[in-house]
Amino acid sequence: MVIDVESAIRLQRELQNKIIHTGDLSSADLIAGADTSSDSPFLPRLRREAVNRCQSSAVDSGSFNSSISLAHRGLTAVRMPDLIHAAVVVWSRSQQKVIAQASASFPAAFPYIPGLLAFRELPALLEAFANLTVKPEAVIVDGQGIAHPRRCGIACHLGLELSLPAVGCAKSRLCGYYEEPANQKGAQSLLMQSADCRMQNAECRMQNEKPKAQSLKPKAEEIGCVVRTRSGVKPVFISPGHLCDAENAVKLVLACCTKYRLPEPVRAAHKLAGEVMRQSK
DNA sequence: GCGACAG
DNA sequence: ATCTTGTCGC
Repeated sequence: MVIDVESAIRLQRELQNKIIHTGDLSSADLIAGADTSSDSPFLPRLRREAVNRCQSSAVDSGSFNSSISLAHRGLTAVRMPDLIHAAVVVWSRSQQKVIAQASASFPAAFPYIPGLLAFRELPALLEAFANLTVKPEAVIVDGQGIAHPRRCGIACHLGLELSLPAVGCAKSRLCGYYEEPANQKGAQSLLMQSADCRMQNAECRMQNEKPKAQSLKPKAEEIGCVVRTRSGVKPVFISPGHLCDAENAVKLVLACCTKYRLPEPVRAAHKLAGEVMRQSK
């Protein structure tokens, strides 16, 4: 079942309308953390061929992407999908520890394209969740929620698929702008949607109205929060995925942060994903 | 046309 | 994401 980029984008525009933007997570105790790691088992050979036949050594990382690059160079390359290793843990806030975990490995059916991450990682993640024996009350995903060009990041996809409250906690920005939060733990600032004049004018054109003078001072949309989860470290980008609002999303993440930048459930999932990948070799 | 661009 | 040890700084 292959999905093309246009269909993927269309699907996100539809899914975006199904997101529920409210929900209280303060009493949720069992918090799932979800993350993946990926493997390009055959990249070394492909890279070697590329280097031998071309002068350039710049080949995209990821075997799917490498195949595309090689094709552009007129090389014969069989597409060797990356392996996506998904990991899910269930972290108990009251017990301050992982009480369950599961994983799954899937060949990637989609390349990494900014904005379309879910189509690459979701199948493996869903399989990992299916292997879970404990049902979490909410999930934190390593990626964006509505802080996404179409307000439909991977946390939204996952929350909708699982019908569970979902929060996106990304290590870097996908879109939007913000002011650097103060250097102390707990400091935060709003992540606003990009609302430059060109975009405003484009929206006006689509609505058959001429750009107003007001569009020079566009109304910005809040799409997430930039939060310092630990003093002196890079902030994380938190946004609701499903069944919660921004404040609950931030509160949940902070409640799951101990002495590290990333919330414990995500750290544990990241660690597990790495272990699964190592064992697959 | 150019730069940006979760993992 | 991934290739990777020590090292500079709070």
